[in-house]
Amino acid sequence: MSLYEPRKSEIKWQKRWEESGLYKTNFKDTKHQKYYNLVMFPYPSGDKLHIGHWYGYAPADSWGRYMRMKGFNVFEPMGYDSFGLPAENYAIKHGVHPAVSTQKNIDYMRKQLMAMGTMYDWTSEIQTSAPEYYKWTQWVFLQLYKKGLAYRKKAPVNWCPNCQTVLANEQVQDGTCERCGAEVTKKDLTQWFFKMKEYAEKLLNYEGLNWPEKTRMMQENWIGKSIGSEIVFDIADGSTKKPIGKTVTVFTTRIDTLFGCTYMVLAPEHPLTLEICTREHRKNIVDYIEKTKRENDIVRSSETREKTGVETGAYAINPVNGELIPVWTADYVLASYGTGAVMAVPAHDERDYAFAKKYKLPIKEVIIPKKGKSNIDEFAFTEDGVLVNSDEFDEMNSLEAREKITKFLKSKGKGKFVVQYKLRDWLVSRQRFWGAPIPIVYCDKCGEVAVPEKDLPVKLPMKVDFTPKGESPLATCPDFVNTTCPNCKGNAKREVDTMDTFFCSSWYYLRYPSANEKDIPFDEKRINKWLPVDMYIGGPEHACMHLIYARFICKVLHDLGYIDFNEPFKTLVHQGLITKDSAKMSKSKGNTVSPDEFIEKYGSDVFRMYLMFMGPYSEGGDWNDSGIKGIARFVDKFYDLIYTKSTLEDEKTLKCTLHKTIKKVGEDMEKFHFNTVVSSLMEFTNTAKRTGIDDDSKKQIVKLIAPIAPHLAEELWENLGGGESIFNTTWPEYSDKLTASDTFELVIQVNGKVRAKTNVSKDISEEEAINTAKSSNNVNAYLEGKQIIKAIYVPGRIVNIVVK
RNA sequence: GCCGUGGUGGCGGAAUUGGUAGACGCGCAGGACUUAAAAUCCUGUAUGGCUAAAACCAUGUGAGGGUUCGAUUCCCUCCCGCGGCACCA
Repeated sequence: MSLYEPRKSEIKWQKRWEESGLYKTNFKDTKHQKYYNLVMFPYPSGDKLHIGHWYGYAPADSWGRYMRMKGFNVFEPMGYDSFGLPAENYAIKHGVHPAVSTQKNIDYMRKQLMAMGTMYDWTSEIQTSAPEYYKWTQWVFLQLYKKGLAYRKKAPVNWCPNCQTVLANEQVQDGTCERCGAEVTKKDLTQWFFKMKEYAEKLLNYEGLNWPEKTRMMQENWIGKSIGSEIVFDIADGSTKKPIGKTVTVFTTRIDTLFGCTYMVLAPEHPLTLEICTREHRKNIVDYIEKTKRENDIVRSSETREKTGVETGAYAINPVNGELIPVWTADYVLASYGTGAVMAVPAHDERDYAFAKKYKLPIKEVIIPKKGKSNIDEFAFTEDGVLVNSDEFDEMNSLEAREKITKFLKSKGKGKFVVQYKLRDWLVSRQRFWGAPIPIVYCDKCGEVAVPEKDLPVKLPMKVDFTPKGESPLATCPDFVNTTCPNCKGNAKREVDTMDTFFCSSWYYLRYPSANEKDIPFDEKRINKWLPVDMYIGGPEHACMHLIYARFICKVLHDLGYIDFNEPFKTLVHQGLITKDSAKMSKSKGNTVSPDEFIEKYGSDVFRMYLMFMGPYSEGGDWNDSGIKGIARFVDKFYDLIYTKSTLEDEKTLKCTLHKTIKKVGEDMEKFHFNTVVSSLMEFTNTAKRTGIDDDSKKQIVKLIAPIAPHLAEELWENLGGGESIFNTTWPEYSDKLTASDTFELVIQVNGKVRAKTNVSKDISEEEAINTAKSSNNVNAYLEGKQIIKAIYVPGRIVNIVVK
């Protein structure tokens, strides 16, 4: 057996590919259709490439190679998301400057990526922490600023006490920091925001996108659209019960229950809470607001917690019937959603019901089920139904009543239809060092002034004490802070916060095709031709962070007229998770698998192929140390089959299997079912060992394995005298005639149970098939003494005889 | 609770539009080669029954029901795993 030497071959081909510039994209090529194949770029954290990187990148590269062989001009770039906490924390831990460690880590990571044998176009590499990149990140910021989509505001924001910085809503998961897992608290700070909320509706449109259902649902859930009404309540004085000239607006999706509203609740943070409360309740209210402030969101949003609240003493007037209802404050009402105030209808809302029971507030039934009965004494009835106790709206169903009541209030100026979203504006300021400075200065005379585009980049200074201290480290650097106003040339101070790194990565896919352009963020003509990204591959954990931000920024730049597409990623595929013993790999559990030792032993092709063999790509698989041996054996077998001389003994079987394999491999590649691609190639190899194989078939099958084992394929291709790189050849085509053989195995069932199998000609007629079936061995016994009711023939497959 | 997704041998997984369940691989068992081991090759491998061995028979895709000549696939009810959201009025 001729033994393949993977390491030797891999080094040889990687060198040749680089020297010949095989993977450098020709952007001016007009003969081939473009194909932008992109993977989510990594953080250079200083760790070695882990199995997740490999699983993300290697199969994605196989896809790119396949598309290249299918005749597309494939652009497959790579870069580094090099600003941000992973890089900064690494630097702090090792006591080096992030600029130094990041560069070192990138250089190391690049080497590792190259050793994977991927076809990245390294001439288009980007690093988000390089001034020539973040210059354009700042430019994008300025475009948003100029159009009023970036604003500065004091607001209660999420604060990670561990990372010592604020976080966007998307980066708080289950009340903890997305990066470090620490519990997030609230802080009142003046921060920069992007008006993402304005794009909520646009972000709900997925037209023309080929995205996983799951991801779309997660985003829709996150954006959280609900359609309802706003109602204006006049506030009445606690003792005189007369209007005091103030109003509270509430949002509800169930205006049909308005007649059942027996009290109102304001969020403790609501500005009117303190203002309207009566003297005897004031102390309670102040205490309650203070108590709320001390509690974090995890405690506050726990559903098992009993609801609490206090009376303000004031009343609200129900605009539909003039009823006076007490106004309470309670922390189960969120200040940040809707209007921060709700009308409480205990009979028809579970939360209000629990609260009303606890504080002995009245429960008034105004909706009854269409069928059956509700039991208001025991629990709330929350579904739609028919209105009762609602004056002229009685007997309407909920749907109709929502429309009618809103219109009625609208005519009195007391209400309107409204759409609410859970999505909030994107908080982009960070109190950390290792990020792109926000290009704004504050002038004593002119106030807030944008840095002119010609002065970009606002460079991140290097001589700074960058340890996190809760305020931006840049504030301690006078050379950076003190500047002159671009307007009046007077004294000014720079913004000292840096930008969320998710902002750096929200537009990077636009930069790749113009990575070498110095004077523009992107070559308009080129990106309008090369974008959107045709295939985007990465982990599902980015569904409600990076993938929302990237869509948002793309839509903004589209609306500002810079680009002519409004979605960044046409097709999205998530890689699954590779587990060990069915558990998530983690350093703390000590069940990680280090790729390096396996690559040393078996080579990167085998490693890649084993990852692809473990399961369907989007479902991942379970790693097994000895499983990879099967792939190594297969590679040896395959190499031997192609490398050694062979006599073709059974041409018919071989050709038929070959064409079936071409068909199957192509179909499965398109579905990202790489596991069955590998198994079909194994089946072919097993067959060809028996039948023998000719040189032409060898060439075809080597092409089929090329995307998933590129080095092996190049080696064999050269050996077969195939000429220039196999990746400049085209994908084989199959012939339908050859995929089918002349005979097939007819399965004979009696009452749906298999009783016999027999080989018959594929041209057999229905009658012949049924007759063959009836006269087959072992079938007779089941027909004897029975009455044949009918016989079903499925051409090419099966005969089922039904007897009684 | 809501949304999504999945449940198939000892293990990873395969199975077109409803048409032979368990492809391919791992592991395991037996054999060949070897002084021996590793590597490699060959044979077997869902479970149970009957066999000297096969043929053959029964059961079997989370559980129960339904539709159908025929269900891993379609429908209903339920259980469990995974991912996300979660007092959003």
